[in-house]
Amino acid sequence: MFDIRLLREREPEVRAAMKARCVEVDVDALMALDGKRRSLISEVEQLKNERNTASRDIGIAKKAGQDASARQQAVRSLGERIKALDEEVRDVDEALHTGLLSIPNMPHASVPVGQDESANREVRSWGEKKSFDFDPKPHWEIGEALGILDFDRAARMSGAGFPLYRGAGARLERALIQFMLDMHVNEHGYEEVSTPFVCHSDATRGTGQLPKMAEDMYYIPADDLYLIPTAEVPVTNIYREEIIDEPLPIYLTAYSPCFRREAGAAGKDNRGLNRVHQFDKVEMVKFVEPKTSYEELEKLLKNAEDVLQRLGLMYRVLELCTGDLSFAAAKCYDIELWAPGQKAWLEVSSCSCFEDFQARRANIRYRNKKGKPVHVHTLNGSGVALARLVVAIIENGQGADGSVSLPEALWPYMDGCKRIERKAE
RNA sequence: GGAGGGAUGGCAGAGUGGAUGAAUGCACCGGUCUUGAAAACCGGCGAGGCGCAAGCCUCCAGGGGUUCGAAUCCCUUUCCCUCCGCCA
Repeated sequence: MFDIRLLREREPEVRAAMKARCVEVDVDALMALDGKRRSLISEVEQLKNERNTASRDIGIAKKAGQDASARQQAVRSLGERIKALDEEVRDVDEALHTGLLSIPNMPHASVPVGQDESANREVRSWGEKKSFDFDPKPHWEIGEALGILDFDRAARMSGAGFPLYRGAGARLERALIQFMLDMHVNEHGYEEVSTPFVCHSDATRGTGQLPKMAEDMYYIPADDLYLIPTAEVPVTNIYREEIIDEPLPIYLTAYSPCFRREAGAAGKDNRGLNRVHQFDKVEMVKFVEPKTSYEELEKLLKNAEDVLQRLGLMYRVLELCTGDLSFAAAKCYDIELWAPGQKAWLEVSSCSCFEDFQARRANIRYRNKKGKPVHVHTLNGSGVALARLVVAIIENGQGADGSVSLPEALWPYMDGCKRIERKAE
């Protein structure tokens, strides 16, 4: 959540930041609400103070056996005024809160300014585009021919965008999850968690998906539950409404399926596994002290890159510009894999620092050296997202005969299988 | 799903209409003592908001009500526990 104090104390900066993000924010209206809220509170608190004092006196008088009915009568009308004012405060509070919830985070000073993805800055790339002595095919052709992907049958039961993996395809999915979790736990120092895959709206608001992304989530009205669009939601909300008493930083990693309606994205880059309503992902989440959050972001990014390097897949790292930054992020790197069969880059990871934006919404704090409760900084990154990772493995590993060679790092996770080939007829 | 019982500070646990975040114990922090530690003793110790400040206001699971006044009485929601039923 946006901090109202930023607005009070650094109004010009806030206006500039929102302009850089290409977001319209009615700063004047919010400032007016803030002022009104404060003056109402002063007024009602003074009345409450009067009532408390009067009630105390009545109690003392009654104990002494005196009649206090006249004074009780007088205080009653005070109570009515308080009630009316309290309601007014609540209304203003709610309006202010709603307004603040809809303001995106302030971008970090290092974030390049720009309107859209064309202004994103390439930070580095790793590996080389693989060359083929034949015309490489897209994964949906290879996968269907191998019998490891079955889009038609999946669509019959669930509609388009829900993949069905079979045989070595299903095994590859499971192997990748295990491989990535093992790396993060054994080499990168994360604790593995396994979470609920549905969350209440308040949890979803905590990480910033609600209210803005409501249309992009699957919702179960009977139980007021959302299917998680990313493990970021349940994992970050583990410490919701808490003052964390464990030492920071805390590193958590989790596997989860992710559900996304992708409303408005129909027909766009959505062939095969490129953009699906359900995919698997291994996520990394950090809770850190504010002063360390940007070092932690770089480490997080490296952890995600490690996965891709181990798999020998060519990728590039982009630093998102102000206009392309997601709602809650202050800074964000995307990692894109090269998919030679489509001659396209596919986003498989997004590593973000939220500073205290999510922590403020979800009310996650720790005690600083002076013992005062302070909001933590939260970060998260995909480490990494499946479906598209599978796309890159298939398209990069394809041979002229339609088989797919697997990266060596996966062999132990595939029972020694090094290559997926057409089943003997 | 049915019946009953609960929810108080970091934890345990008093408090059932009248000053006050709220007895007590544990934990924690500071001090005395000690070569050092422990023990003992002394002191401190919840969160949020408004205010330049002094200070004031709010919070005893959430919401609503009764009252001059609610942790305490009433209604309601959520969660937990016990028993019964069902079940991977």
